[in-house]
Amino acid sequence: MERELLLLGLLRQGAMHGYQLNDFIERNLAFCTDLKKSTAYVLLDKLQARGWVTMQEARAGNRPHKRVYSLTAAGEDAFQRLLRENLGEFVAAKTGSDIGLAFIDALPKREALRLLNRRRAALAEQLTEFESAPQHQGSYQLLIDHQLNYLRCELEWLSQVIARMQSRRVPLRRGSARA
Amino acid sequence: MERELLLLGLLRQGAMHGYQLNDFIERNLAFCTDLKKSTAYVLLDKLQARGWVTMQEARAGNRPHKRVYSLTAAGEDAFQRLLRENLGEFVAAKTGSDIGLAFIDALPKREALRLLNRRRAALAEQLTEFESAPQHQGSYQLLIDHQLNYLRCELEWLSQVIARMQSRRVPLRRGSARA
DNA sequence: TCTTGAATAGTCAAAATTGACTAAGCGAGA
DNA sequence: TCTCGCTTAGTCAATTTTGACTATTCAAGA
Repeated sequence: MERELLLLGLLRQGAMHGYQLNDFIERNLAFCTDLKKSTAYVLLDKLQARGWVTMQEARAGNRPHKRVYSLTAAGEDAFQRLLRENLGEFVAAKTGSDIGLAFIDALPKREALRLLNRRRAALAEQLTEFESAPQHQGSYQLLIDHQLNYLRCELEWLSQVIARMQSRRVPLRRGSARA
Repeated sequence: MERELLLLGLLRQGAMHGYQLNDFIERNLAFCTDLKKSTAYVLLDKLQARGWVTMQEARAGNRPHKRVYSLTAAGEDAFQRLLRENLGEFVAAKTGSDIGLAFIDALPKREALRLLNRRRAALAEQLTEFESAPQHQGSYQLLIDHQLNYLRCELEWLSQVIARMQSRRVPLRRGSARA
């Protein structure tokens, strides 16, 4: 799911062929996803089958097949849906679960804020639940302490992001702020 | 790898049958691993094949097969090795990568400290690398900011854990601290 | 001109993982 | 005693993921 979102989000910024996609991910996003080349191709096939991307074989010079993928209108819809899903939930410590943050500019500020608030609520609930869980006997203390620390840090960070976003003037599209 | 460590670590505390293992994980460790029942059985088979655990069908009452797994000496060796590997490295934000923390008491304090220090060094290096990476253009700022926050929180937590562990008297086995 | 290595673009068999399914024993209440 | 639901214990076909492999083009240096 996060992987679909990632591919759609990248293609959204312009058509790309497989190599470019994979190369970009490897260079810039390896820290937050473990999507592999071969997995990416499988996913791209699946996205095509769903009509979310189209592919055409481009023959530049006399190179062999070079597959250029681009987002369809349906793909854009799917992207919008997946992005909202992703931003509105919180999944603890799973590689790739934060991919949505990369594409948050795709949303109107008001909605982004609403989703981040929902995410924060989900996170806060997980934290509360975890804090009030019966202390697992003896062992696992360090693990639990670690998880608590992680959840708390996430919560604080998210709160800061929300605050920052709220206090900043809405950047108006094509136009300067009125005085 | 973390999953093998998890199963070995659990069996180390006593022989268990499959259901108990899965139930325990689901109840107490779901927050830090996504090991599923069916995966666990496959893994248990593999651990058996390697001679790390043995299984015997116990027939309590006239229940059908109930497979009780227990750790072998080779399994204990493997556990010790895997635990050291796990504790001595840092893998960013991957479910289950912290499992070793649950079993840290299996190590002598001195060695636990050495490994945690190595882990901290690895983490610090990742952070430095990340901080000094060329600022990815424009987008992804939030994602990067998030990762930075995460790495910094981890580093601070780990440092605290190490400090705490260092300052505490070594709990002597069977005996009280000398005055 | 020949060679070598990097960039480009995938393919595929094998391995790992999952969700959905089966099935038996057992205790308690109707 | 019947049956209903919980506990116990897995199995397996289908899906997903991976690592290793293949190929072509092009630029630059020998």
